[in-house]
Amino acid sequence: MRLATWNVNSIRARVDRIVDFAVREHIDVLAMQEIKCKVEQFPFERFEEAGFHVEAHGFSQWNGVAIASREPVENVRTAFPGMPGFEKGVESLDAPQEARAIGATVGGVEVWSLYVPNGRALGDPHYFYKLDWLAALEQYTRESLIADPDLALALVGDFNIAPTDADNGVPQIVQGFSTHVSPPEREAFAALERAGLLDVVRPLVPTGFTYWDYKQLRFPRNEGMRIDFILGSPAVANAVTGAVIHRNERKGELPSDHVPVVVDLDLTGPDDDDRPMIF
DNA sequence: ATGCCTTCTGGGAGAAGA
Repeated sequence: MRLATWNVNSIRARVDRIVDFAVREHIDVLAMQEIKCKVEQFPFERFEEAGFHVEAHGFSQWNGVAIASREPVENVRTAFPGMPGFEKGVESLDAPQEARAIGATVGGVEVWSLYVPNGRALGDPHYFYKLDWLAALEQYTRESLIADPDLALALVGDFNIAPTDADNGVPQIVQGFSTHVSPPEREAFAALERAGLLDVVRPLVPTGFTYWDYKQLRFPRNEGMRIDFILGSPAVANAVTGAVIHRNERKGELPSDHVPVVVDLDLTGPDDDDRPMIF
């Protein structure tokens, strides 16, 4: 299975580019974030013409997530247990949940397309919402893997965290002043790893960014950030045979400000062949 | 410590993004 994640920054603005990529690169499962539309506005037919089924979740022009898959998916969910809500600038227990998560099982893998809240500014209500959202995600992950350590679980998407200094190439984003690099955000990411998830791309693609801001010549200067990840449980990590960050997708006409991240999974079993042991 | 771009919107200045 070739699994990809891509913050597309509006599905309607660049559906041709996205479908072309999925076909050209033989993607089997494409998790998308920031589709920026309601479900009824999603261009399903463009994906179906190319041989994909799509499950989409979106309420408005903000956020929105989807999973396109060549094979039908099962057990579609539009939130993970305990996922906090946010409305009108405040987080609260009874605020409606935003469209930031969609999960489905495909090819034996439980895949979640995730758009982690941005945080906006240190100390902003959105920043605490981000941390609470990540804590709930960690709890769901930990409990899922305690219940079934062999579960093939993949959390993929835009995590809006640069886990290490090497993942931040923007001079103006500095610890102490900026979201995405603060110790509590990095700790939240580390907690996901302690819960049993591995970044399955970094060992194969040790350097490189996944996002460059549109303005200030960020891309020509290569002042980007690595904030889009594919995190896998051991069952997923043990199946990884390759990974690519498609930097070229930031070029050309009407690019998203993020690029696709892709992994190849050989899910036929641990001792069916002599594939390299990466993890 | 931000918004030089880009997206969205009963509609056009404002909100959001990282």
